Amino acid sequence: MLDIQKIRNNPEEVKNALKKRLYDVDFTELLSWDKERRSIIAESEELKAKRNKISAEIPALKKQGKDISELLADMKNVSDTIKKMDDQLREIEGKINDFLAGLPNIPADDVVAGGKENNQVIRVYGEKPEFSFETKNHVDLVTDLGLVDYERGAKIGGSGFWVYTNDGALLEWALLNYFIEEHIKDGYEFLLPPHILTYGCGFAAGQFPKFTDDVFKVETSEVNDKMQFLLPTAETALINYHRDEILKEEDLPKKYFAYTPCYRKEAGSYRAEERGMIRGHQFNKVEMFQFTLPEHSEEALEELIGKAEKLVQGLGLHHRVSKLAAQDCSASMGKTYDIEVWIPSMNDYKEVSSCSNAYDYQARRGNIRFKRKNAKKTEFVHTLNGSGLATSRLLPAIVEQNQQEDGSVIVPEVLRKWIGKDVLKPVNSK
RNA sequence: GGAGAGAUGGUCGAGUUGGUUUAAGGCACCGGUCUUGAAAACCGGCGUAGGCGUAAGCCUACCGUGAGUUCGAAUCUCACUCUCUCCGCCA
Repeated sequence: MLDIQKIRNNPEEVKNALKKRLYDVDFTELLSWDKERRSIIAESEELKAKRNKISAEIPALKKQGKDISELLADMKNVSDTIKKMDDQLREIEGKINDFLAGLPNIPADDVVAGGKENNQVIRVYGEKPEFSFETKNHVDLVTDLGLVDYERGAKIGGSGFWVYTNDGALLEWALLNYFIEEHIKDGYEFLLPPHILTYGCGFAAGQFPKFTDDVFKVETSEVNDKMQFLLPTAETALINYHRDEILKEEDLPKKYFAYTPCYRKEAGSYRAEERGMIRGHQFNKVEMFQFTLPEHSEEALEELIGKAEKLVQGLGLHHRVSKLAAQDCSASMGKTYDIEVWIPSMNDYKEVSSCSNAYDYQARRGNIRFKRKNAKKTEFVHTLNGSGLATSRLLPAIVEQNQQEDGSVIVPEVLRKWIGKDVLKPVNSK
């Protein structure tokens, strides 16, 4: 949510900033509603003050035995007028809120305009591995190694699901353990939130009302604002952890991480080249989240992306880090870095982490504030989130980048203590 | 699923025959006096949001949420949400 006062005072500035997202917006209607809203408030509050004053005098008049029937009839009219004005006010505030709720965040100054094509690669780690033999893609590798069962996954969950089996399950779980261990070391608090969330969580995160069709709804209520859904990312839960709270300055920053599966419909996004685990309806992710003071959110974003990079580096995977162009950032975010790992068979890099600064955009939607010591006013916190990391593309990257001529795969060293093996060998012969 | 109890400002808690309670009071917290320092004591401050105003300030709303009755609602009516206790069922 953007600040209505900022739009009121600098409409052109906000308009221009949003153009970076290729988003052309007209504030004339909004500003006229805003003006009307304030005039209604002024008028209705004046009447309310009158009502309060006279209502307080009525007991005394009654005691004196005066005839107040005319006064009461008069006040009845005043009350009716107030009611009408408050209805008008509610309607216009509804329009204002709907308009504001539909606007995306303002991109940071150093974020370039345009879409994906303008993303800038800012760091590259390692090199594309060279193979002197015929390589396999990850679907064949994990099948041959007995790590994943796609057919039975589809049988029991439908298209877009798979089952991690044996060493595959251990490998998946080892990744999660590795991430958890690192975040604990860095002093982040570990949370395991519910996987089913209320509509309000989706709104505060900035995913609703626009993207209600992208999540799996749970059949609890037909009413939209009571709707519950399976979380598409733990971010949706974590942003709401402190919803409607006023935090103390000295408690910030708050640093959390959570493990949850992520459930996404991904309707219509299936592409033939994205076979295997690249895009499923359910994947595992550890999510980092911070609530910070406004003046510290820039450095917090660097901390998050630094932590995520360190995790990928620990696995020894070739990857690159990009700063996203305005249009490629999700609506709530003002600045986003992506980490993509190299998937040899696809000849492409695939996202394993996305770290973003929402500035005060989500905090406004979730009403998450803080108060400085000795300050009168509250301020909105800044919120940041980052995957640390999502596993579904790591496993393909690991098996493809670490494959050997005999079809075996070398286990990254940091994971070995949980798997008990240095090398995974084919178990299924074709 | 059944029965009962409850929801008031950071916390505890008064207020429920509707109108001098404009949400009392205690605790916690902050500032000050006193003290070598601390404690105690005393004094003062101490919710959120919105509107008007250059400002001091004035006004309005909020007692779980939403509607209703009334000149006037924390207080009365209805619906809903959540929490707690007990019973039943269940992986």
